[in-house]
Amino acid sequence: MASRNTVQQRVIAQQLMELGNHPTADEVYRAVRRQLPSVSKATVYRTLNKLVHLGEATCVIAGLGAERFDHRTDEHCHVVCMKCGTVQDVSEGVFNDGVDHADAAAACGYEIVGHDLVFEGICPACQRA
Amino acid sequence: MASRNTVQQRVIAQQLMELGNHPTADEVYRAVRRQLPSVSKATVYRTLNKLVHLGEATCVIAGLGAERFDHRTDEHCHVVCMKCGTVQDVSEGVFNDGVDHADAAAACGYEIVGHDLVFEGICPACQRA
DNA sequence: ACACTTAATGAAAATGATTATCAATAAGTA
DNA sequence: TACTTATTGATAATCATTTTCATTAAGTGT
Repeated sequence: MASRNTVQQRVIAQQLMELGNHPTADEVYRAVRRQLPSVSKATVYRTLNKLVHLGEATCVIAGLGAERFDHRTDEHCHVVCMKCGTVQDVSEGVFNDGVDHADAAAACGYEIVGHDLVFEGICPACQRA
Repeated sequence: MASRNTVQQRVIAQQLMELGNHPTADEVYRAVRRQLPSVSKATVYRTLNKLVHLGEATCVIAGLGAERFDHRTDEHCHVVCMKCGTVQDVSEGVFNDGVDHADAAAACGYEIVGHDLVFEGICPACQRA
């Protein structure tokens, strides 16, 4: 009985999917609470981390405020707004060309398991304000 | 009298330089305390953030544990060890070729001010353990 | 359907990193 | 030397995340 299928985990995974836009754990928590009013924030953290470990989600390296989670697991890069911290996908695949794990491994001696390319910028909304 | 030249700020900037390897605020604090035993951790944070604002240092987007600071301000990328969190430079410039701010801006609508390319891996020491 | 084992949960406390507060100190100026 | 106020040190506050632990309920066998 290694693992159990619980309502909480199903709703959390589903909300991460539906929210789409790189929510923080707290944003997921608030969304889940609409369906499961008594859910605990600890459960949200536990489940989000579990999904990442299972490879069914990723966490976005953003460096501004709370950690953000991503339901996408394919390779793509992000833009972070330096003012409000929101994160968006940058879908165009071109940016990850030229990133070679073997080259990087040779250059630093680490065993490379992945990489993240994140742009820093100001989002349209914050440009106005 | 916009700004003052204090011993604390000089020693903190100097230690960030000397430590070299992307120290956390706490690591800088411990180094500075050897010369200035009564320095406050708040002062270390304040000064480190000031240096970043002035463009005399940068903070590395690492996503594992505490924030890390970098005395280098030129464009270069990093490797983070997923086990111990240490950060190293990946000096070879090739990895940042193909990263085009204008392309990214067009793709997402943000005003792009910079980018970070960070590899995730396992450092030599952790590979053995 | 019923009982049993234990993974998963909820609530709250604990931890860790960073920031805010505020009285005391000291850098730069007159 | 006196004065103004930026900066400091100490501490409390904040925020995100993890741990703890008693309680609940999922999956299993009967």
